[in-house]
Amino acid sequence: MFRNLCREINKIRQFEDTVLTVVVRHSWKNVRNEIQGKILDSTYAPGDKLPKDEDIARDIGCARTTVQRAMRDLSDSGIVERRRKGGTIVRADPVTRAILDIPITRMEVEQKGGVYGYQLLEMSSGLTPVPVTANFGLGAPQVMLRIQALHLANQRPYIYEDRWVSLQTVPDLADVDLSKKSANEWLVRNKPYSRCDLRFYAARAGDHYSGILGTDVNEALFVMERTTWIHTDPITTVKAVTMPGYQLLTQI
Amino acid sequence: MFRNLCREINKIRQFEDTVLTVVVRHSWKNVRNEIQGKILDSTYAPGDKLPKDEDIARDIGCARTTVQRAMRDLSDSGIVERRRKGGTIVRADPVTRAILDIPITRMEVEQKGGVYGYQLLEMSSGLTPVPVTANFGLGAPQVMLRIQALHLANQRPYIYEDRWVSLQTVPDLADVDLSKKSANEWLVRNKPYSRCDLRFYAARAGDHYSGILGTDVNEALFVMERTTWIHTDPITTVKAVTMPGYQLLTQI
DNA sequence: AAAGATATTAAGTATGCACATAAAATAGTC
DNA sequence: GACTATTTTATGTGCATACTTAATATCTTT
Repeated sequence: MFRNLCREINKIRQFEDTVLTVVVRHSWKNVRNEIQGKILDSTYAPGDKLPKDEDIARDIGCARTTVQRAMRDLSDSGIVERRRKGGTIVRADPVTRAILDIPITRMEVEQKGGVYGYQLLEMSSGLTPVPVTANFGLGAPQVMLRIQALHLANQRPYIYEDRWVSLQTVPDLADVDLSKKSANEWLVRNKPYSRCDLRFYAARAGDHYSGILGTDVNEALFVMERTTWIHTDPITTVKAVTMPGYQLLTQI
Repeated sequence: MFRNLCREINKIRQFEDTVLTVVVRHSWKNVRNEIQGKILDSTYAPGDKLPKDEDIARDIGCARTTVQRAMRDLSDSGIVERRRKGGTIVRADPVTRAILDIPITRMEVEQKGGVYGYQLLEMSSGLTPVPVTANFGLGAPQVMLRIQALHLANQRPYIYEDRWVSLQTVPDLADVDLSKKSANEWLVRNKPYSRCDLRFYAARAGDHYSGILGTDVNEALFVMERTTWIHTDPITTVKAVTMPGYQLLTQI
């Protein structure tokens, strides 16, 4: 008869909490939602100046710290802009700000329920060509390791990657067997970066990519380029050419 | 002789501050850099558990709040993962997390030093086709306003946009003259959204887009789709088809 | 051993307070 | 008037403290 009592008590606690939150407590999330609501319903329009934190805090009846926390969240989202002494204004030229999470390709395939495969196509060493040198922002070409490989999903090509790695920055990679495991994976697990540039565009498959991926020559392919550094030392730059139909989505 | 004295004093203050910051004060940014440094130099490897905030605070000699602030920053960047009672661990499956800012097209063109132009191609009203209905996650097609327009940079096509707007959610748009100014601009300034989905992919120009943009039929074009809601009400969905060579970059 | 209740723990939040900082406004000087 | 110095001010930060929350670990009960 008294089973699940604890669970019931917890439910009651949660209920009390909700009531308390509504009536008494002021969480920064509530404050943020309240302010955001006033922006959404045009009480404050783009370009408008919001009252200063202190006043908002007094109106609501919470600490200024709490308003500050809410405001920082809105500021991080690109909804408002804050400047010392200048106050807080609703962004006049709103941007669509999105957070993109690009996972390791293997994880991406497996998360979709596919079987992941990896195939090393070619490994060589040589001077970086102009686009690669430019990606790194280097003054002159350097000798780097070039790795061309194919990621497979359910035995079919998924992403072709063309990578250059600086063995000067990452000497350990020379000892890794890259015929089984992707350099992507090793690097991302063993060499955290401090800076990362991303670049997205579309490219016609052409003779080269169509041959590798087995697509029509005129197919349009989505390409992601990623370049990473540790401090100012170049780590790697990859051009990832995806299969037709590939889409990059933002997390909701 | 005593000109710029204030400026000099400020320099001295700044110097003192630097010294103080190094010797005494512990800003959360310093704490974050210190921890991040230990992750970058593999003192803590992916999957490792970090000491609890309290201990780190004691070791460094700062308040726990400061460590908390630093940790939240690392957590926001996707470098560590934090769980109540579970502690802080270095992300085992690191993702490349990037922040994308997509500005209003006019701003983008002008920022590049180009002359912006806008051309309304067609306006009509009708039931949303399947892909549009799906983008909004609606159960059934709705009557919405369709706007096809061209953004120009230096008198040449830059982006072709095919937009559907729910006049039910945004009735005011009916009163706006869309022949001069883009719906994009009006909406973004007057109708903030509470949710936004983004989708990027590549598409072959084909007969339709090549005709509008004046490109080769086999050209690969970069496409951005954006759908916005206010709470659960659909606002608009746009397919923005860009000119060949268009690239989307992350802010550094 | 399995299920459920309880305790413990580490992160998360709220607050008051003092002070730092950068930017704007004002005052001062030549 | 143009430049510079000073003051003002709204946001930003650091700290101590107390409390909340969600997750895990441990203990009980059957």
